[in-house]
Amino acid sequence: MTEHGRTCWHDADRLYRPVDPGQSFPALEENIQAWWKEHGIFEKSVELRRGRPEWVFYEGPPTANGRPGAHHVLARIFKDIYPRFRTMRGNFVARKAGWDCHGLPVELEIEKRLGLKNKDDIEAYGIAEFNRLCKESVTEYVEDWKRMTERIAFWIDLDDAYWTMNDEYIESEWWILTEFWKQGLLYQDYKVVPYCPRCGTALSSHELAMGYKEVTDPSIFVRFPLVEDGADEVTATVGGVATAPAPEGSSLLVWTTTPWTLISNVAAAVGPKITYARARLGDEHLVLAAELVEKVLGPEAVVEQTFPGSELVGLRYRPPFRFVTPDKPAWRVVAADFVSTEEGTGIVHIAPAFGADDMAVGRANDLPVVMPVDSEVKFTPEVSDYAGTFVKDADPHIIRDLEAAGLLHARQPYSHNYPHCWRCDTPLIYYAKSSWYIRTTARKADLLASNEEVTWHPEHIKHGRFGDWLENNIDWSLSRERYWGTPLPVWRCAEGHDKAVASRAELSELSGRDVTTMELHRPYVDEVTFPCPECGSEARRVPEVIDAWFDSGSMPVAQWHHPFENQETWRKRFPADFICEAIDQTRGWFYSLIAISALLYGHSSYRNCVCLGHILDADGRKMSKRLGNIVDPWAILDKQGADALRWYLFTVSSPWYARRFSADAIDEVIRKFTLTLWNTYSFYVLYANIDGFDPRAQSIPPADRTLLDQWILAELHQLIRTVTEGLDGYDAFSTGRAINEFVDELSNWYVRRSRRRFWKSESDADKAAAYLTLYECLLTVSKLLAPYMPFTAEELYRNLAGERYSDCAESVHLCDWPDVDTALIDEDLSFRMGVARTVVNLGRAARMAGKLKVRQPLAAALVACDACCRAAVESLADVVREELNVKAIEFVEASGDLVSFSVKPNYRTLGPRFGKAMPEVAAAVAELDGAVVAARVAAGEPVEIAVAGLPESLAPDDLLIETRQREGYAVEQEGDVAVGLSMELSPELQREGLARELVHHIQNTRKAADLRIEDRIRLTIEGPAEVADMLAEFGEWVQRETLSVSLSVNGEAAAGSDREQAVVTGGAADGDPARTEELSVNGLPVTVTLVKA
RNA sequence: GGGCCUGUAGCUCAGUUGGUUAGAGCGCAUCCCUGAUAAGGAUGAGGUCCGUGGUUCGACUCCACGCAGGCCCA
Repeated sequence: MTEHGRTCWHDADRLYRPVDPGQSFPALEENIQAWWKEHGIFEKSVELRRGRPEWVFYEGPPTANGRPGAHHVLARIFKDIYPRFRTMRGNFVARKAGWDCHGLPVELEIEKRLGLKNKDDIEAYGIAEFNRLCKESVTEYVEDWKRMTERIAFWIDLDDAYWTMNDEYIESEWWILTEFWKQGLLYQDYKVVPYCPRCGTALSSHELAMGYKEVTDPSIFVRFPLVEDGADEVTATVGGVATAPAPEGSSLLVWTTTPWTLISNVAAAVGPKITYARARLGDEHLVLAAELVEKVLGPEAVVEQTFPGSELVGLRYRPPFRFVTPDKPAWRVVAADFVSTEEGTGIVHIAPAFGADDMAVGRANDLPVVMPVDSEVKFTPEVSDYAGTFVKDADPHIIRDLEAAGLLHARQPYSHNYPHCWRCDTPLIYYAKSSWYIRTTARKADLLASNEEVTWHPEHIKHGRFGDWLENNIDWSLSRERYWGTPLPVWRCAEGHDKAVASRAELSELSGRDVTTMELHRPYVDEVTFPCPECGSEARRVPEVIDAWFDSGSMPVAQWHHPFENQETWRKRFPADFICEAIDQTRGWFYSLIAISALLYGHSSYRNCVCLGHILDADGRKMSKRLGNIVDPWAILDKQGADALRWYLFTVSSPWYARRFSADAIDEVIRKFTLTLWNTYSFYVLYANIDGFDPRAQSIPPADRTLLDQWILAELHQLIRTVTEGLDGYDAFSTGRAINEFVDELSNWYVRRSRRRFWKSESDADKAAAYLTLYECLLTVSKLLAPYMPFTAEELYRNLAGERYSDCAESVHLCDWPDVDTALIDEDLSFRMGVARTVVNLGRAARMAGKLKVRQPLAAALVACDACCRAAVESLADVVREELNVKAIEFVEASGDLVSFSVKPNYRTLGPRFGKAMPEVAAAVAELDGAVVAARVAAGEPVEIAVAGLPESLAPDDLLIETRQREGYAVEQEGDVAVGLSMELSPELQREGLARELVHHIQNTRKAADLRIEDRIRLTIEGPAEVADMLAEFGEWVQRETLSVSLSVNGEAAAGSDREQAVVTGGAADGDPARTEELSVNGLPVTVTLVKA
């Protein structure tokens, strides 16, 4: 025994580090971060599993030319949690980082910085220096990214990152492209792009979106006279403007907002399913969509005939202009699905060089491409009448000439949203440019098959967004006429022979100079030439660089410099088990990865893809640099901490959907989860230190512990199972919520219910069982929590085990994932505890309703419920009794005084049986006597009713019994359980209530006197006779509860107190602090004085 | 304009194969508890489950068409 009457478990060396209930979490995290670094914990966690089965993670490379925002944190923590989990499960999970380096955004930033306006400026400035600056800017924010990555504990090897701009990386891409080239998958063709005539450059879709403006353009309705089959009139005349149609013929009526493109017209498109009409207006016949006749031609027009668009297909017409001789048959009607009748005439003029739809129609119908426009978007000399004129400036002349030729039916100004150059505000022109493509459409079956190999999270992406995208696959537009990118490795000679080069070695061999150490960027590669292997004339590299998406999609191969190096590593790390990005990557990285690997190997490069929704700002808008609504992660990391941010993002809502971000909600996370866990942990440490408890010194099998212990252990192991299975299925969300729920149960039920076991004086087996149980729960939770909240988990683990035991891993992240002990899972016990908690909640509510203080003991709680629940409550009667502070629990019969019953039909079972007669059944059931039915149902007997005059028998399952409270009782009910409290207070109960009230006040006084929990006191009480009487009976109990070594009541030493010490009343001895409080206890004036013993 | 996703309490979000009285947290109001205490608990108010049709005995749930937002594409 110690001087304080505690069994000695004490061993000063075994004390836990004290836990600060007001711990600053960001500070804690910084400390742990430093400790990890110092001890190389991340590296150890990876190395520990070397040789074990690999679980492969691919990092989708971020672009580091901007500061990371809170939305970047989202993807990075999801990329972190599953590799951590797999590592703890025993897999070797290498974490190679990556950086995306190339692309137009990088160039634009440098252009802006240098004040360059267009490509001519860049070339005048010098490509070498320009690219050098691009390269520099790529690394500009890498430090910021590293800092953020480390701070949020995204464990990835940043020192071994792949960089898409490295020569080795580029060389691997050259190899891939040459493989495609060999398969005939790489080709050059025309593509229509938005083009700024002033800047002389095409714009990306991103830039396009920045410059839409409402403008008014001239729109015109033009006649295309139809010609008879066999007439050679169509091609007979070359050059100049056509003539008006013969009066007896019909004309297609065509509408356009870009008159200048009529010069290049080669076809007219109709919707095959749209109904067209031949309408007479005056003495001319016009063909257009039937439903637009009145709108376009006015009420005087007479419809002569209607027919589907498909009947028009193949008809030939006389084109409005014939400056250029097409190299293929032209000027006929073709079918196109995009034709609509929302505006215009339902007949669309087709100029493949000047519209994406037009180009597609042209390809589908083998139409010629007429391109009489130069790079400054002026008409070429062929177009004699308008040669040298900027196309848009030619519009008025063209309209005038059409009118003169009798081809113009009408004109009207047209307002629409039209893209403008975001830099110089010039209206953009859609313009066919030559471009390189990968023929992905040729391998569509492989793409679709590869998609089948992927498990998508969420599932709908597979055959939804992503599957649809693959189904509607178009060839990959690969080339960019830019500077800062992977150079397309194709060399072309004057004869037009192309040669793809797969490596630096091959290029050295071809060129006869050693280029193996040359930087594989422009302008250096452009300077390398070689004699064409076919004809011997000089071959020069084509000017294009490639799409940066090809860079990132090549990473499964290029990150290893495969096939030039690391063959074995590549083989082991292909494909990835897991990748993760936000949903906008379906057309980005997810696609480029699968496209490249499907074409290369016929397989997907990833097996599981977690596809996250975006984080939106408080107004539901996407976070973007442009909107300026990016949340700075540091504001949160410095104030609330990384774990809180992580937990919030994992558990706030389903990660697949777009979610609004709120810093306030993170405070809630800290309050509801972090602090609850922290308090529980600090509770354990506080008491275990007082008792010097060492879990290693005790061994009590769960079967020998209390029911409450067994219950929380059952919940714990159920939790391990839930979390393990959930994380196996990439569900961090519901598993996180399950942990949250467990911690809440641990804190607000297990610890609360067990509190007395911890702070009682005797160190017996019961106390040890409580300590052991709580210890096991906390230690296991620290492991389950490690992938979610790596810092907090580490702190718990290290104090509870890592720092104490040499046979424990030093870090939680080096631990094995906990195993489920199915023997400890006890669903029956879980159910029973659930019932007991329901009864307790109802009882508490009843107390509230009856205005009875919880400290006032009551004679009995009456519980009305079925046999099953009754057994549950009986088995946990101690818990329920104590929690409700009642002397006894009594059960009442179903027909008892506590409740009445109402009966409802079970729609789920009866609906299918009775169908339309259900309302009648419900009415019949409502007529039944509740008490009688309840008794029969409880006895498992059927109940008879009449439906449509026929007798029907209802099984107990077919009926739902509800209890209703009866007047005059403090009763609460939920479902089929009701609890009533007896409200009569005997003098004994009143005295006990008074005793508990007094203890409550003394405890508050102790606390006010700043006494430690384990401090002993001498207690002096003065008060009326009721108090003295009560103390005669409860004095010893009061002393025990308040750790009083002596008790003096109204000047008399109480029985059981140390007489010598008790003589000292109302004052301090030996300078010990004394505290005197005048209290009102249950309305009685009581003076309490306590002195530290 | 097309495809996919989302729309549930003031806010952030759950809601299993269609089934009875739609839930949680926060916030608000009232109250309780108190040696885990800058915590904890209870109760209450608060819902046209985006709208309109349809299928069904029965729809937040399934279908169609709208509306709004997000993403991607045109």
